[in-house]
Amino acid sequence: MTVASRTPPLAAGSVDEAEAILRQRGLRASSARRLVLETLFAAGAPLSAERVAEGVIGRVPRSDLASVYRNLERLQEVGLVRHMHLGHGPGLYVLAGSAHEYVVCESCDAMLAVDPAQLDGVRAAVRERFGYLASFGHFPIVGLCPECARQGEAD
Amino acid sequence: MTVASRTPPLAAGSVDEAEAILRQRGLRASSARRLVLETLFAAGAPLSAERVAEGVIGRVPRSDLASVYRNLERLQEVGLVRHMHLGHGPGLYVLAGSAHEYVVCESCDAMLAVDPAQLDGVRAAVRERFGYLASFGHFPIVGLCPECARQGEAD
DNA sequence: ATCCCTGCAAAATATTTGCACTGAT
DNA sequence: ATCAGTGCAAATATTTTGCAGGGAT
Repeated sequence: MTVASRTPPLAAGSVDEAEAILRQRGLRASSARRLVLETLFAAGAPLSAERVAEGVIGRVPRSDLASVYRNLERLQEVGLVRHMHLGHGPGLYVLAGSAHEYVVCESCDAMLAVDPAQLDGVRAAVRERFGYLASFGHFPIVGLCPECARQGEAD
Repeated sequence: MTVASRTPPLAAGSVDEAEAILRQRGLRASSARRLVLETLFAAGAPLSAERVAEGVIGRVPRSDLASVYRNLERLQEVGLVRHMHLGHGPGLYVLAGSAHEYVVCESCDAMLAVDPAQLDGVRAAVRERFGYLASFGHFPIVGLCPECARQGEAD
């Protein structure tokens, strides 16, 4: 349980669809839970628990952080949500429907959210050498972006 | 400053060598600092700040955690030390002389500490597609190890 | 009516900072 | 003598847990 979650991703197309899935599992569709889902759907990008608690822009009722964490945890167990670490700072949560993987620059923090297919070549190289089936959705690929690499050559 | 350190690595072969480098930069070779270096040299593997504070086995004087963090920070600025995140939990610190990069299994946590050269093929694949010069010393490559992947096939 | 989930408070974990004193140079 | 570094305490950041009451089923 140290590195990532092992729950298979479960892509939901809407908040209602997500709630139907929750009910199927005997979980409840509470308003706090719905707010978390609405915020994640509205953002469409990784958010910290703190930002999730702030809710959708224009939405007033900032929800309790502890409940947000508990909900994010449940949603991860179900497979509707996953989280990642793109650098230091708080973990970031996204809907599991977002299959993006990440490449970030260690110098300027430039970040690429790429389609999994674009990393198939990289995955093949990892698989060939180590037999591992790699994914870069939890920890990104870290490196120097082309611009920073060029600057680094001037040493 | 979000992802990793930009300080070029500076490999020292011994505590004395490391201290000579520190003095060259006007930094001091205090006993607390020496204990940090001795512990990292003795371990030869990534350690949490907590474990560094406990010191070399058999060594009694457990040092102050705040000072350990401050020393690890200074040593990173100089380039003698770097840190990484192999999963959740505290950051892990190693001597910069250890060039190992990491591949970990997200299911069983099996970890491979590999020689940078072994990842050149992977790096080439990243470079070809994105132009990034990747390294896996700060965040590991995460994936399913061969055994866990085989089990996963049975679905 | 059941019991999952909530909000609030407090704890736990990881790391950083302030401050007066000490020790390396 | 100077000033970087120390130990201790307190603050900060992130996440987790306990508990009593409330809402979804």
